[in-house]
Amino acid sequence: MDETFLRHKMADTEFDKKMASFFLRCKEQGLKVTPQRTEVYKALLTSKDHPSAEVVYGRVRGVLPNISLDTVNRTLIMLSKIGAAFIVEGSGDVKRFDGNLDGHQHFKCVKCKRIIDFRHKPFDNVDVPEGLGENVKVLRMCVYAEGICENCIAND
Amino acid sequence: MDETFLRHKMADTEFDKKMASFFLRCKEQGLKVTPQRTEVYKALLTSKDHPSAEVVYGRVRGVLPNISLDTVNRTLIMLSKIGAAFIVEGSGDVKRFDGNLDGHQHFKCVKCKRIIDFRHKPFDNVDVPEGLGENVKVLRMCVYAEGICENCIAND
DNA sequence: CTCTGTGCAAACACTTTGCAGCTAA
DNA sequence: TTAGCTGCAAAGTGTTTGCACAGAG
Repeated sequence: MDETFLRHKMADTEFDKKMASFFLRCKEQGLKVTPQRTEVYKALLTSKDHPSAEVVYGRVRGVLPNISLDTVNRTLIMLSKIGAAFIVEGSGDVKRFDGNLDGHQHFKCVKCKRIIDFRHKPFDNVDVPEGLGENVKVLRMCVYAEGICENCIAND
Repeated sequence: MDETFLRHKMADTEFDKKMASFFLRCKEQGLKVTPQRTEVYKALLTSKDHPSAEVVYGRVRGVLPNISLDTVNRTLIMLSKIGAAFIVEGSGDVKRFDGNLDGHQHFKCVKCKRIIDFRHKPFDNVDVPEGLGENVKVLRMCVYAEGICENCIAND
């Protein structure tokens, strides 16, 4: 099996901690912990390729062959609502999800749509500028880059 | 007619300059200057609401009743390709376009999808961090904010 | 005159919704 | 037990494509 899309194996304790905090978050919100939700979240946590719903669906079916794409979709959206994941910003393509909440930024290739993480600490917590926060409630500020990735430059 | 979506009228000379540079850009790329393209670009330039293709379509039909949505779509994408406009970044909704190339940032309401411009000069030209630019060609870097707008907070 | 652009229609991909049966708590 | 969740199917929405005709250069 090709596992190049998997994150470097995180320490088991770290993984367990994330799962536990997910269960807790569900309970707080009155959401049931179902095998489907557990597996979708697990799949997202162990993916480093910012998968679309379709891709998560493919992976989870390895464990739960009867899960439906709708459930995956609903679960991913639920995850972003409760703050356990978020939808990667981008210029109008299919939704891509990210379960990694640690500070990092995204570069997206406009040709192949590949998303590459990068990390520039000063971008981790960009301040909400004066004036904006007065009227609206800012939930997320991020720095986003787009362009052409090395593969696409090579295959040109 | 409700014109609240129109930008504060820009100086005619400024407008003419933008149209002229658009025509020039088309010619450079070997693209024909058609009435449809002219009107789509004009509509985008005078809109301040970051319209979707559908919305631009509605506005242009006031001038060219027979234009098709496809043409509007194709033209908007063409405009972003030649650098006369761009697709507003966001988390997986319909494409929204912006013809204003001057430095500014976007806040998007996750509930009503309204996009609000804001301006924080330090964000205008965020540097491409070391390491990222080495392998990929960065075309655009931007700072993006999302949250809940005042209307949606009020109507909660 | 030639070759690109346009309009139409159909295909497509992705999401969302309604509902009946199922299941975690 | 029961409120909430799932799977299925269908409808909806936005986008893309192929092709014949029209029109800009």
